[in-house]
Amino acid sequence: MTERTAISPTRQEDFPEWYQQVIAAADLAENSEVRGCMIIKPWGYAIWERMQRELDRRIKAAGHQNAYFPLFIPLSFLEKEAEHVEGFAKECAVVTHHRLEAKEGRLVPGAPLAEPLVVRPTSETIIGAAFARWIQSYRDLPLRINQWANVVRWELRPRLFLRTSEFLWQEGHTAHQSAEEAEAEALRMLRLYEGFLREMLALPAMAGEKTPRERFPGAVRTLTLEVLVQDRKAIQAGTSHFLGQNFARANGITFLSPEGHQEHAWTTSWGVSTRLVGTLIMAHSDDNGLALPPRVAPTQIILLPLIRKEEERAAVEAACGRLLAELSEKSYAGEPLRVEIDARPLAGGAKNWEWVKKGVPLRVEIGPREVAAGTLSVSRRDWSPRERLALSEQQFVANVEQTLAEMQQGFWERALAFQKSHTRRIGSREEFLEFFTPKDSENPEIHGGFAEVPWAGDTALEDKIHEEQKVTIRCIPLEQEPASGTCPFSGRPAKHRVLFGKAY
RNA sequence: CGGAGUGUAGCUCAGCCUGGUCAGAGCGCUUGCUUUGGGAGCAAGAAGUCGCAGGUUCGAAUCCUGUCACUCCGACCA
Repeated sequence: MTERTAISPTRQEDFPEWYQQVIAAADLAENSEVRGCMIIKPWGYAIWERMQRELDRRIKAAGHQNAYFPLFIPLSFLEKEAEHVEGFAKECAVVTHHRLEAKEGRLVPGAPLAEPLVVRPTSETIIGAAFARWIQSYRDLPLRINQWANVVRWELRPRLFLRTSEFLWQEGHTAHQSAEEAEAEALRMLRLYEGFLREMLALPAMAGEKTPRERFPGAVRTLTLEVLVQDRKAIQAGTSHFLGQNFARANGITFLSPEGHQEHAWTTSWGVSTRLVGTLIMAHSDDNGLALPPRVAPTQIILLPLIRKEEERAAVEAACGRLLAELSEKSYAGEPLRVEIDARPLAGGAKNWEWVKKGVPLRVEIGPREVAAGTLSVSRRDWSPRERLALSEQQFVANVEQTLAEMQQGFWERALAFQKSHTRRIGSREEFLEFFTPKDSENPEIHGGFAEVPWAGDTALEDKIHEEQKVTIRCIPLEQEPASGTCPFSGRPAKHRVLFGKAY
């Protein structure tokens, strides 16, 4: 039997279209009049705020302070670091004028700027310039700064949340006395992200290092968290860079060491963006719309009063009000429960489906029947939308924390099982080819995943594989067994295992 | 930047080939009644400079020229 799904097409039928439909159905975001720039709607923004709030707490607990740097970066700043220029030049938005003047009924840019300003694609250079002023001595180190900001990278092919010309993010920047300390910091922040993804978003990630081909422009090492989503493509969910002394040299960040030597500081940078919202959608949602792990859900429990006749109203509303009050006393994961009543005069079915599509973990229906029986009809987002459990108010309230914890755990386990079942060890070219080739080339089915391959190749070989197979090395996992086996592409003894995959 | 396509109501689109009862449909919206416990029904209603600018014509959503915008595929993308 095929049940009608709330989202059409389904994931199997057309994943990219499904993704867009989930966003529309859950009312998360929409395209704006400005190409490539999205409008994040209240429900989508609330999810981002949930992430932001928790991440902000963790970053501060790790010893970083928030600050804010300018949106505009002098062109000359960007020119300071050669690789950095090369990496970002093509996607920069540039402000060349100030002042608008009326001409023939139109507004035209008036006064040219002496030096064009680049809208920040990232802030290494302008923060570096500030660091250079702030840091005098080894006593000023380490310096740990974070900022929440928007950045602009002029994208040619935007997709809501995944790749937009403007997006929101957090970027951390630190400076240290030694290479070891800076490297440790980069790794520490990657692990912080990893824990955040695991505990809040129920997303298992492969932690690893980028190959030179995929490295951040100007970085010595780039660390990444790669998440496999339901179409078995990999998405970079967080990144952390050890920048060596490259940006310190470019920006003149020096300090006087205890021995009295003038030295360049060692810096790091790291960030996660609104792309996490897209990752969350693609990892957890189903053919009935968005599905939110309880810890990121802006509303965890929605109460749905069912009122057919006016004379029923008082009793139903009283029951809802009482339940709301009781639940508001409770907490989950150290925070008060987030509960709402949807009192809009809509038909019960329509209202119920709306919250299914929005991904709210628990739905509680209360009508005259429940009032009479002294029960609640409870539905879970991780069950079929039509399933309901009749529970007494007491039972529900007493167990609600545990229920949410179970659901959170369930999201994690499902995602982890998915990642594991689509990660394959591969030892030969043939196997590799088979893994990344759909059975039906006319109408390719969802295929592939992470291919774990012994590797001894270089960038040129990686380029070649990318050209032929459209797959790239997503990362060199940090968790490695001692090198063994032969690289199937170069025939040489492997240096390590790498993960290949299709990338977002 | 290359290839293809699309601009008509808030949204999705039909109409264009063959110019003239072509200003249309569905969804959504408003109002009323009936329904509400499984994504309601009926009735009435509001809503469009047919992307924009020229041209051809008695007459243009429709044909011609130009222009702008967007979408998809490629290239590009920490």
